[in-house]
Amino acid sequence: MTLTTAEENYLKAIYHLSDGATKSVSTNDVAAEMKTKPASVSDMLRKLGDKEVIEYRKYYGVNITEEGKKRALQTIRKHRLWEVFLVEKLQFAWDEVHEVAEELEHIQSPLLIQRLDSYLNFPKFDPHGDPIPDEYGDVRARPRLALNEMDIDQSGQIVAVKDSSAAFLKYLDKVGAYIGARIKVLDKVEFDGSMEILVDQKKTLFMSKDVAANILAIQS
Amino acid sequence: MTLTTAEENYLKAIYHLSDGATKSVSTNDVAAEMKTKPASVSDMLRKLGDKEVIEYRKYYGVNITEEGKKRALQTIRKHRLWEVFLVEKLQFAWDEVHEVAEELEHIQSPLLIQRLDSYLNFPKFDPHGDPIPDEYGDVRARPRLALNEMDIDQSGQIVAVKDSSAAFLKYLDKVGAYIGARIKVLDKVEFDGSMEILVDQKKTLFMSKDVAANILAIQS
DNA sequence: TTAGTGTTTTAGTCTTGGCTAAAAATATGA
DNA sequence: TCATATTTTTAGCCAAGACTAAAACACTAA
Ligand SMILES: [Mn+2]
Ligand SMILES: [Mn+2]
Ligand SMILES: [Mn+2]
Ligand SMILES: [Mn+2]
Repeated sequence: MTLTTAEENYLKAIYHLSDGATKSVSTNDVAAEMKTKPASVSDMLRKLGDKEVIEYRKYYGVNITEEGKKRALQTIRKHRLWEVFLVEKLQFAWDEVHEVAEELEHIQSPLLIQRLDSYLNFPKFDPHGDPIPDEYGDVRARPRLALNEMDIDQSGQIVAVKDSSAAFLKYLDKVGAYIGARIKVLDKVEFDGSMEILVDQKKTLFMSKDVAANILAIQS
Repeated sequence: MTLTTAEENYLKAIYHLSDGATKSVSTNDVAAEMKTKPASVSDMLRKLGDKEVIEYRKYYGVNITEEGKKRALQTIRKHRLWEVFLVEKLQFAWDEVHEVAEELEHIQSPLLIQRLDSYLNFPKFDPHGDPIPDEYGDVRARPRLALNEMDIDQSGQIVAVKDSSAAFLKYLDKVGAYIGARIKVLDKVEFDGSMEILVDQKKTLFMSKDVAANILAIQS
């Protein structure tokens, strides 16, 4: 059973909202994610249910099926491989790739993806540090580590925060640290564990050990 | 004014049928080319007329406008650049690229095409020997020469025939020479101008000067 | 000049993926 | 438990792009 572009986009959204097919997802959440109205979502859920990529019980939200998970991961795989291509080969910036990949991921050609994968040397992560599922849908999660666990001169990228309180996020915003920022450890003070971090190759930032422990990064 | 994928496909078909925007094109011809019904074409012609990419007079066929020609050439440019990418970078065979390029040509991103062009080193011809329009829609036609004008050891590709009589085509068919075949001149007999041609790197073919003079090729 | 023939358009229908407004079901809390 | 609030679905509508059947038009040949 083939999925349309719209169906693929919905399924991908449901997969993400379900935290990797673990929790069930509400109509309203899907509508918010897809920037459509709940009424449109109800319609689409019925179709996806008929195609057996989700399990749909009216009024009780949806759960993605095994088949649906497989399909979603294929689309995600294609999306991320294209992102790697755009950054590595076509010199796109980091934040310019998502929109285009959102279109490219729907091109139907198994051969194309197989060859692209090989051409890119079978990358395991996309430019945002997200793992690229293999052709069977298996994902290798990249270890994330807190900033205070990194050593001097190590580089990486901020991918998440442990403490996501408004106060903390506001602080990060103020000092110019954001999800996706490329960072490098310039110094670590033995005495109190405070750190000096280079952000985006231009801005130097001092932070306490407490702050550093709440910022998660991937190494590069 | 943006065009939908369907509109781009129609416009490209009309451009091709009109021999590069020179002659007018009938509803039936478009229907045949697009493998749809004339009724569907009438509908689409009205839309393309409204968008002023064609001039549409009911019952009298269409002529492509300057704007339409520009749009069609942009789509053709994208199609052919992707074909080059697939063959040169992803090792696609010659005859495997068209379908995929037919999808890729609709990806909307000027930056993407600009970067792809540069990445491929600004190719002037696609894998089928067809010229790639530049970003302003200018086309550099590749010189075609008759086989008997080629020298020993030169390689190329058959792109057309001068004599398109059934008899000649039947003959070509029988000996395994076809539009698109890759050829190499193995020998040329001084005495009568007859030639020995290697077809598709496997089949050797002898032909008279008369025959050779009626086959057009591009060099590679 | 007109009848016939083939081409093209129109009218009406379908599917997909949107929308709004209204109805129905579920959840909450007094 | 029951009234109200929230969520979700249904009903009805729209646009794009297909289709079939029927009507309108253009061209040709008598
Ligand atoms: Mn997408
Ligand atoms: Mn990504
Ligand atoms: Mn196309
Ligand atoms: Mn081509």
